[in-house]
Amino acid sequence: MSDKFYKIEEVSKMTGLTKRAIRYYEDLNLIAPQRAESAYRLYTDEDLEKIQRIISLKESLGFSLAEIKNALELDKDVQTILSTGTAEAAILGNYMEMIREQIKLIDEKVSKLLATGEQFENLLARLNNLRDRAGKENTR
Amino acid sequence: MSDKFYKIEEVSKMTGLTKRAIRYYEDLNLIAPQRAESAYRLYTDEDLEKIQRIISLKESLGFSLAEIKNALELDKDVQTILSTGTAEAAILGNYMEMIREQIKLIDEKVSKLLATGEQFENLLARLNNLRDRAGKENTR
DNA sequence: GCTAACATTAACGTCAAGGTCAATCCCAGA
DNA sequence: TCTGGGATTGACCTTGACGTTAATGTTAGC
Repeated sequence: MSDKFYKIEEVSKMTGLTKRAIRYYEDLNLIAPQRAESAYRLYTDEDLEKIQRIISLKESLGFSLAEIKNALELDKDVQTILSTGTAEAAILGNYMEMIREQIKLIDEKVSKLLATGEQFENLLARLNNLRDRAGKENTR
Repeated sequence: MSDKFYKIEEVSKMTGLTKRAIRYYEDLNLIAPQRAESAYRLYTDEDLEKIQRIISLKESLGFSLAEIKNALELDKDVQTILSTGTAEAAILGNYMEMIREQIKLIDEKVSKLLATGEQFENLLARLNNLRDRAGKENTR
C-alpha cells in the first residue's frame, strides 16, 4: 500500500478509461481524489481499486452509474457499521434486506446468463456434429 | 404454436415493454412483425419469443441493442446452416469461433458476477454476526 | 353511423454517459 | 526563460434508447 500518487493520465492508462470518463465519475461523486495545490487530481491505490470496482460493476452487472453509486454507498455504510460495531437493530435489518436484494438480483442475472450460455453451447455442439458428418462424407 | 396474432398493446402488456420501445426495436430491425391491411402490426408467438430474448440479453448481459442485433443474426445464420446442412468448412469454422467468443464473454461475466455476489454474502454474514452478538448482550 | 379506444407515422424532447473544444494554468527539461 | 506536454474548468456536441405530442387512420360495440 505505497502512498504513491497518480496523475489522471496514468490512471487513464492503467484503467483503460478516458480522462473525461474519470472526471465524469468524480462529478457524480463516485470518486473523490485529493488535489495538489495546483488543483491537479491525485489518485491513490485506493482510488484505483474503487475505479476498478466501478468498471467491474458496470461491465459485468450492466449497472448504471447511479446504481453503482448506491451500491458503493451501501457498501461503505456497512463497512462503518462493521468497524464501529454500532447499529440499531432496525437500521441493521434494513441494510441486511438491501444486501439480500442485491444478491437476489445478481443470482437472477447469473441464471439468465447461464441459460444464454447453454443456448450457445448447444448451437456449438450441433455445428460440431455437422462438421463431423461433413468430414466423413469427404473421406468416403 | 397457435397462429394467433397479437396487437401491439397486448404485446406491451405481455412483455412489460412500452409500445414505443417495441416500435423502436422494429426501427432497428430487431423484429419484423407482419402487418394487417390497415398497417396494424401483427405479432406471432414467435415474435414474442424473440422479444423475450431481446429483453433477456439486455437485462442479463447488458448488451446494447446493436450487439443484440449481431447476436440474433449470428443465431439466425447458424440456424439456417443447421437446417440446410449447407456449410463450407471455412465459414462454419468462422461461426464456431464467433460462438466460442460469445461463450467466453458470458463466462467472464458470470465469474465477475459471482465474485460480486460473494462480496455481498460476506458482508451479510458479518452483519449477521454483529446482530447475534448484539442479541446476546441484550439478554445478558 | 358515432364514439371510444385502439392503431399509425413524424417530429421533437430528454436523460445518461461521455466526446470535443477553447481558454487558461502548471511543470519539467534544454 | 521559454517551450511543449500535460492539467484545469466550462461550454456545448453526440449517441443510444427511448418518451411525448400531434395529426390522423381503424375498429368494435351500441
